[in-house]
Amino acid sequence: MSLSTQPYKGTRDFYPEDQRLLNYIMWCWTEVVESFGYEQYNAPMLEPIELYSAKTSEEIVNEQTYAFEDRGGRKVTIRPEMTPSVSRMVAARRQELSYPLRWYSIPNVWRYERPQRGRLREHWQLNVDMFGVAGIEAELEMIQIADAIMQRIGAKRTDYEIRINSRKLLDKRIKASGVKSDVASVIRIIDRYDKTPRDDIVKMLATVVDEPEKLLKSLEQDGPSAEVKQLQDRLEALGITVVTTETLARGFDYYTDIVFEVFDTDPENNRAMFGGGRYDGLVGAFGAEPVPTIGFGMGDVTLANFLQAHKLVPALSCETDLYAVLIGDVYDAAQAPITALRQADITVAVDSTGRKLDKQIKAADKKGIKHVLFVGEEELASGTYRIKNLQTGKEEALTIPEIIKQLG
RNA sequence: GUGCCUGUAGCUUAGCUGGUUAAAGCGUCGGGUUGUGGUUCCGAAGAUCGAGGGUUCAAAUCCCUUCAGGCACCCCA
Repeated sequence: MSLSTQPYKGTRDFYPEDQRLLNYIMWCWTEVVESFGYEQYNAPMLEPIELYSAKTSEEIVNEQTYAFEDRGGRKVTIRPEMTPSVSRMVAARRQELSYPLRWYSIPNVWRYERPQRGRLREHWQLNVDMFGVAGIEAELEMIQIADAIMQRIGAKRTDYEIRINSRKLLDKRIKASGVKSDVASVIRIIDRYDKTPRDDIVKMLATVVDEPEKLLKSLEQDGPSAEVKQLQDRLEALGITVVTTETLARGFDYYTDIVFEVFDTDPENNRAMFGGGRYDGLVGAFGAEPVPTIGFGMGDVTLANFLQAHKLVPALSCETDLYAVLIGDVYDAAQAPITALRQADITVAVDSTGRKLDKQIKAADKKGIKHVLFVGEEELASGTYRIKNLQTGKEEALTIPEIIKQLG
């Protein structure tokens, strides 16, 4: 019986062309968040299970984490998200850190789920968090960053929609309609408002609140809170359109106030791509003084889907500058000029197969390498090498210093 | 975790009312007289038909199980 070549369920192999796209996405993220002054941090991929027990959502911890016992009998979890870890880090140095903290990370996070489009068992997730700003300026910045990332990847404003709401307002309205059990279960139902028929929502709500009709009507008709309205106006002034959505909830229990979501407006891919919000209580949960916090996360899988749906995937080719085609038995002699090129920061791959020239050139072309350098007895003797641009077909004879000057 | 659909060479597919050596295009590799690609011509390699079991004289074609993928639910940083 032979081994399977398939990657483990819900995970991916990144072949060079796949890795290129991931690198592109990560590069877009990094560029944008660093332009806002965010600093990169990291944390272990394994955490004690208790870190998530209290703070994430029950379902995720119980059924959707990779959890196991280590050799010392400790219960550990592969991180399903980054927020608890970063909160722990901040809580640990609560006193010595100088606020506001602007931090980001791009961890690989894991959830034991049934895979489908836009949802695998692992993905790379940008996490952007700001600690120490209680005012609405924090919300403004977060949404600006989310918008800037969408712009950076080439999305048009009509390709996506930013929705905002307030958990506080939602809580208030829910409580006013007579909660039977807990607010969290009501929120989970409201979160489905967009993709479930209204009658079904009413039925589901009836089991958890006294007055489902009244609750829905207040959400549909009473409009946003003054705080949400102010946020909307100030974003508008920055050229960012946001839609107040009173039924927007988000799944996590730890959100305390403003939440937001970026929606794909493409009818083929109509879904929330990513989002975040304010979670002021999390750092305090570690016994430290509470720190006002806001953040969001976005995954590479949903973003890649978005890029494909909107035809925004850039042509990404091999990063190698030069492909050295060897003519005859010159492998050893060719090393000196090639090394000189490499020392000048020109990346060079050598065709060491000894096959015919046309095959060597074809290989370079297929890899997407722009230039081919011919190295044969004549070139080595004269010190001038023919270099050909495979895109234009132009070929010229140059010395090594000339090549360095041209490509460097 | 629940339900439905799908699974043939690296890729896209044909074959599927069961019947000799499973077919094609693309891709890969080689060649078209010893130093030049993206077009073309010729040739080769490459599939125990996702895997396991069953029915049958005979299964890629029927049945069961399992694995993987897709869609919906659940959930959603």
